Amino acid sequence: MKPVTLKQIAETLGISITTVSKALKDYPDVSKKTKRLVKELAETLNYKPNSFAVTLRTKESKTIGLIIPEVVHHFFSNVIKGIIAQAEKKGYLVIILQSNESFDLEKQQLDLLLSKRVDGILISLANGTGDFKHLNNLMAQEVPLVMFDKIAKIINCSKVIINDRKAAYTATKHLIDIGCKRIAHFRGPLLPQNSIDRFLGYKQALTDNGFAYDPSLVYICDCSDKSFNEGKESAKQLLKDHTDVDGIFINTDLVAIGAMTELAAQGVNVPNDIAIVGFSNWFMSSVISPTLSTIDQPGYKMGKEAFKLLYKEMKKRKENLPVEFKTVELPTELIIRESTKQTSLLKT
Amino acid sequence: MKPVTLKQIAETLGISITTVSKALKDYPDVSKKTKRLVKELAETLNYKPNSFAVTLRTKESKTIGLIIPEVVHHFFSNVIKGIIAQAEKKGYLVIILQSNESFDLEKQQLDLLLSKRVDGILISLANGTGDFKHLNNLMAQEVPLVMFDKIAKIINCSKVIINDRKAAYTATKHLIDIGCKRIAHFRGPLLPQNSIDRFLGYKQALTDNGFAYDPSLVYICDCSDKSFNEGKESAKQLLKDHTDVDGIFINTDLVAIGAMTELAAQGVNVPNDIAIVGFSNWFMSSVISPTLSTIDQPGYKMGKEAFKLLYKEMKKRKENLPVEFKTVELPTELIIRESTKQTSLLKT
DNA sequence: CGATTTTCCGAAAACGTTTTCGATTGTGTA
DNA sequence: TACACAATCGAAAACGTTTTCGGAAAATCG
Repeated sequence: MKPVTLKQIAETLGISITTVSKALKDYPDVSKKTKRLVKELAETLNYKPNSFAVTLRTKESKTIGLIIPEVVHHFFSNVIKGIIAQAEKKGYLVIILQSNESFDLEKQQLDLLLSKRVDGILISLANGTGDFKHLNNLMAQEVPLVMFDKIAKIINCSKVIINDRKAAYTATKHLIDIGCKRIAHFRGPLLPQNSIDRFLGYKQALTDNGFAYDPSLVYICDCSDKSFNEGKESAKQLLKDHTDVDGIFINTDLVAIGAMTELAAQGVNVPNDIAIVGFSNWFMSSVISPTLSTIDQPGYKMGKEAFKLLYKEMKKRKENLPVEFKTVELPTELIIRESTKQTSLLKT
Repeated sequence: MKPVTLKQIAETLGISITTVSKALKDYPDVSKKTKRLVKELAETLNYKPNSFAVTLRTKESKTIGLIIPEVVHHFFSNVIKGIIAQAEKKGYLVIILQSNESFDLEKQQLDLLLSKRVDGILISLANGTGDFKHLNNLMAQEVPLVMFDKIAKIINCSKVIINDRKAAYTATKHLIDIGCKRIAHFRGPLLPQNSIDRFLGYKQALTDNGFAYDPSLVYICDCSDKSFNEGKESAKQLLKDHTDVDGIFINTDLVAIGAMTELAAQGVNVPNDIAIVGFSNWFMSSVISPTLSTIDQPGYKMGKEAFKLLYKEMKKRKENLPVEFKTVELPTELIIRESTKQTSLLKT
């Protein structure tokens, strides 16, 4: 039951391996007749070239690696889908590794991919990733690399991102526009740039519109598996700390949903008492009650775009052309739903 | 910037390639001293064996393929997570392909994996998969294969499943137990065994408990991307067709949530007017209002189990031992939430 | 000291391709 | 007839490993 090889075809046809190989790839220096013969036999024997031998020879594995913090995640699974779809179109396969937001795992997995000799790497950084030696290492080895969503600005490579700061600004501004006077923020962990940027956007929207920034209104959530519970906890704490908050911009939909659950439990009405805007536009945000206003983050498109960038880079490298790094910024969109549609008229 | 090879190490150390190779793998017939020398140099040079050369030689790619109908899916993404976690533990990488529920894509992707010479294949069938020639083909080539969740009973290979029929029975019985007298069913598409089994479980629970099975109470949903809307549509139709339905067992949580949305819009109270049980225990089922009773389907565990089975089979095949196929059935659990907790007392 | 064993090393084949380059045949032309 | 030229093929090297097998050197023993 061994797979059939060029050699076998060559022997049964009484010709050389070389000719068989060339016939299959339509080289001009083999006659029509032998081509036909070879192709027919290959077909009936169901010949498939041994991809490892091919790779060994050609140095192209037609495989890329993807390191992602978390697979079970509405946004990231959309990114994955986009990547696989685009990769398949170009004849590439993708190996997926999950870093679980762990820096150590991330480094280890990068090593793994390197030793598997993938043609390129797509990565979204773990929250825990603080230094970037491993990435610089990659760049030094000239491995095509593109980062998406959770990136390191410091690394010089192609990236695809959204403008977290601007999006957060828009979200916060929306709360201001509907009349909120005291707006809290549940932010993400300290490390990834995204949390920082969203926080900065929040802050700037405040100051740009004549509100004082009040650190006591900012709560930190890990945004891990337990996001939902963190949202509940933070909401609980917020209600203890403050009585005058009437709007919250929350780092992630899942946390927002946790918060809304707690608010509902305590008899606080969303949006009339407190209006809420989340971030990411998870599907469930459109089906809970009240439906959640949020920022739509185009995961599928981001995946596609990331692969496209990587593909271009791989091509350039193959042809030994100079590669220039590009950062593409995908547009986001504010989705207004019930959690910011106050049934009472706008407050003055 | 070419990767370093055994040859280079051998040359700079003035010894043979053979010895270097053996030193790195701790063969007994190389001296402590040379081993140390080689290992040190390999370390500083950051030597990584060329995995394609290794595979070509050893016939082991340490890579498996995974074909899954849909990546953006709570259950399936949990399965994926389970698979990669377990695979990584055993030193295997996994290539993920998405069939998009399409039979043709599924066949094509199977071919792709075969030509990539993966060591084994994990698959959950597309809804569109009607005949199984492609799978029989695999079996004939003795490629280790295990199917999970959406399987073909006819194919003789290892499987990991849940007992859809039993679970559906439990769900329906629960509706009966809380006093529902006329129970509808929103079933999945006609093809995958799961929908059929869930339907059969529903039917049997009915007849076992003295209810007549009424085909007009069964609605079909595709359970595709648009599941949510299908749920809404089916609910709308149901309300038109029947006025006496007081319970629905629904093939999937997402459809159930769509249905609940429509019911709420029409002023039908869940659970008091109509009680609902879903299937799968998507995360969002626990955060919507009312929270949805459902059957918990252990995705992560299923992924782990599937890989374990595959691993065993790959091992046996490698050692040329006979492989026996196993079907492991994972337990499910009925999760009772608000959608079946009637605030009025049990009906008589 | 010779014989035997142990220790250490390397040559070479093999895995299945791709590709270069030269060889052979046949055809047409001067 | 001699020559150029096109058409068709194949030998061989190379990609980077692993592993078998035999040989040389060193150590042990009688």
